[in-house]
Amino acid sequence: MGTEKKVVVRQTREQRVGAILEAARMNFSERGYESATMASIAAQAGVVEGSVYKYFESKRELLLKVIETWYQDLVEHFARGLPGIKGTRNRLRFLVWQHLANIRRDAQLSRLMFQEVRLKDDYYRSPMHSMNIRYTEFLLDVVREGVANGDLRDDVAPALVRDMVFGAIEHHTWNFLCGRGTLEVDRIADQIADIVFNGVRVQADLDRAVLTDLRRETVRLAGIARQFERVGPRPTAVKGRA
Amino acid sequence: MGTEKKVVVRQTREQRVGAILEAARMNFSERGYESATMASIAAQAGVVEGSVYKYFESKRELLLKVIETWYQDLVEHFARGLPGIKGTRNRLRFLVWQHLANIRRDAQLSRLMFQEVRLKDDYYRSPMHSMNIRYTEFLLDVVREGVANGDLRDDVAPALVRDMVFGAIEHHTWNFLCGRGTLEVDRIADQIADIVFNGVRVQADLDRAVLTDLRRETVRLAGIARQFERVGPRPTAVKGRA
DNA sequence: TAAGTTAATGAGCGGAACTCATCAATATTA
DNA sequence: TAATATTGATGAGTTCCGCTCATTAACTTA
Repeated sequence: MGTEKKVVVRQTREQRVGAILEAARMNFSERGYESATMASIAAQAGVVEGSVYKYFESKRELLLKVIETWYQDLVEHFARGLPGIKGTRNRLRFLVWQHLANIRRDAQLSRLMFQEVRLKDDYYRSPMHSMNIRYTEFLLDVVREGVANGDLRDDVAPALVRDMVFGAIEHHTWNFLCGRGTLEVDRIADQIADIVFNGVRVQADLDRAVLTDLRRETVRLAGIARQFERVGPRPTAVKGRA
Repeated sequence: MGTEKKVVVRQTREQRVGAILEAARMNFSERGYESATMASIAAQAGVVEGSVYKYFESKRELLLKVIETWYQDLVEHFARGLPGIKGTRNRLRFLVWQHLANIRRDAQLSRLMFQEVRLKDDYYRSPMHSMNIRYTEFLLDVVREGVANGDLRDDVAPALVRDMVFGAIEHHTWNFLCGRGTLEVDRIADQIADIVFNGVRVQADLDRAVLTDLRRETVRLAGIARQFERVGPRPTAVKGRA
């Protein structure tokens, strides 16, 4: 029954910061930003509430750090396979697919990003904003390339194409992120890339090729036909002879 | 200084509810949901804080009622001009245009809708969800019509087209809703409708007509050429004769 | 070993959503 | 008209949670 002496083990700054970030990530992911409390994050990290404020200025800064740590990697690895992919359509599809795959893999963090970070006032002042610009720049570049090499029309703003792609993806994935239903990455990637590409491409590459062939063939045949028109059996439908 | 007797004027339920909703709308619009306080809403409505809870269960319910009151009208009037517009492309453009125009007109309430209502867990249980389904159903119908009458491809999910349109619009308008820059309703409506329509329409009506003509002509000429191949001057490139 | 540094504590503050016992203006009834 | 019921209105709490800070004690350095 003696007074228990609590031995406090002091740890390095890095260890504590790591433990707190980890606990914060779990709490925010599972309960959402509002419902998560600093007390429970602190408890899970094995420190007392006040200690958290030694390393992070506020609950919000803690959230931003959690997201930032995750998003950093995401941005760096996004579009890593892009250089190996040729053709505007394929490159476009790849970026759409990868973004969808990222969202499915890190569903809870993606949800926090969309819901708690991107829509708030301090987003534009946070590092997330510039990272997001880098993230979306890949797609912007693919579109600009497509315009430059004649695959895509030059009368659409690349930024609007970007808004369409990312807007469509976020809208579509929201149900999944709320735990309602699944996310068919491949099928949806195909469809979105398909619609967008068709929407902004220079019209009818395939048809044009067929058209060119047909024109060439017609000219050839017409030449042959002309040679024989004077000597052969009179064609039934030829009119206007001089 | 005698004790001032405060005369409390009692009002009807409807008057109070109206005043509180009005005050809430202003507070939420100007300061955002978080920053607005029940105390300031109550003060502006001319009641004490506790009274607000006589008419509304919680701050959140008050927000939902504010948005609901506004959104109700919006849904009812949305697509009012649609029956007078013919052609899938025009009908699509009209809906895009009107949605953009709605957002520009009621910027602050739209922002609340996107930021505080649609992304929260209780959205699906709120009347807003079913109203939103009605709102977006118009576009879904236009797409289904377009598929039915052969304007649009039948291999794209109408729901995905809906996600693209509304996702693109929300993404694009967010800067404007945050007070950064303007919103060019007409130009953006044209571009979005254009991209989406091209993205999902049945390919190239004009080209197909030209193609059909060329095919027919080629077949005719080929027939003529064949008739003369045996008797005329031997073509230079003909091989494989038996 | 003394002094300094800083990790860690936990009691407490402030603000905001929300509750509730009470009052009193109006409506109803005897 | 007087007694009673109803309900609009009050404002002083309560609770919860983010955040602060004076204090303690585990390490480091001289």
